[in-house]
Amino acid sequence: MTTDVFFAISDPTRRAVLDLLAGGARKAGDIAAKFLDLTQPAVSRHLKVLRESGLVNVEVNAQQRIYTLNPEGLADLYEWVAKYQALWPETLDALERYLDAKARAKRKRPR
Amino acid sequence: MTTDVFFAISDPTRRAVLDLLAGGARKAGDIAAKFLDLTQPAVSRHLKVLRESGLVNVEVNAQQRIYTLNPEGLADLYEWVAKYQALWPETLDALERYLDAKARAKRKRPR
DNA sequence: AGGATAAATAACACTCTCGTTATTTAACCT
DNA sequence: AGGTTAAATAACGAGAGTGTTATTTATCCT
Repeated sequence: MTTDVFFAISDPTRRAVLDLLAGGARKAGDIAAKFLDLTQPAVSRHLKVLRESGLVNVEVNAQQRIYTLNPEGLADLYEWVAKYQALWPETLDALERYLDAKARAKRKRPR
Repeated sequence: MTTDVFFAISDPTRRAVLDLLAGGARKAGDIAAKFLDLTQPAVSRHLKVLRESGLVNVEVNAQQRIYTLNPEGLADLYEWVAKYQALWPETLDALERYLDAKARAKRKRPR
C-alpha cells in the first residue's frame, strides 16, 4: 500500500503512537494498553498504517512485535515544511533557533 | 470549526493550493482554474478548510476573495516534526543543513 | 499434542470526507 | 432596477476511514 506520510500523521492516535515510540521501542501490546478508549484491533490497524507509511519498523520476537520509530520516514514531511521556512516572519526564526539548539544538545548527550 | 492543521495538509489538493500560494497571493477563481479536474465548489470547500485551519488568510475585494498564505499556521507542525530531529541519523543532518542554507539564502534576496 | 498468549485479520456498522449539481449571496456595472 | 460576475453554501451520493466483536495465525510452554 505504502500509505502517504501526510495521511498517516493526520490522525491524533497515530501521532500519539509516534510520540510514544520516540521514547524507545515498544511491544504492540504495551502500545495498545496505553489507549484505554481503544481496543487492541483498533490500535493494531493504526500500527499497520504507520508501518505502510514507513514511519515505524517492526521486529518479530516470538509472539511479540517490537515497534520502533523510523524517523527517516519524516524526511519528506520535514522537507515539505522547510520549503515554507523562508516565508516565515522573523518572530519564528527565534523558535527555529530554539528548537535547533535543543535538538543539538540532545544529540550530544551520551546514549 | 478551527480545523486541525495536520488534517488540513493531509489532502494533496490542499497541499497543492498551499504550494501555489507560496508563490504569492491569488484570487479564488485563479486558484480554482488551476485544478482542471475539480469544480469551483470543490476548490471553494478546500479553501474553507485551509481558512479554518489558519493556513491561509482572505481579503475581500469587491466580488473577489484574495487568498494569501499564512505560514505561521505551520508553526505547530514544524514544532512537532522538529521534536524528532534529534532522533534522525547523521545522514539526515546533511539534508537539514542543505535546507537551512537554502532558506537562509532565499531570505536574504531583495524583495 | 494441547492450551495459553500475542497480535493480526475478517466482517460489519457508522461517520466523515470529497465530489457533484443547483442555488444563494453579494458586489459590480449599464 | 436589472443583469452579470465571483465565490460561497445547500443538498445529496459514493467511497474511505475508524471503530467494534469475532476469528485466525503463529509461537510458546507443559
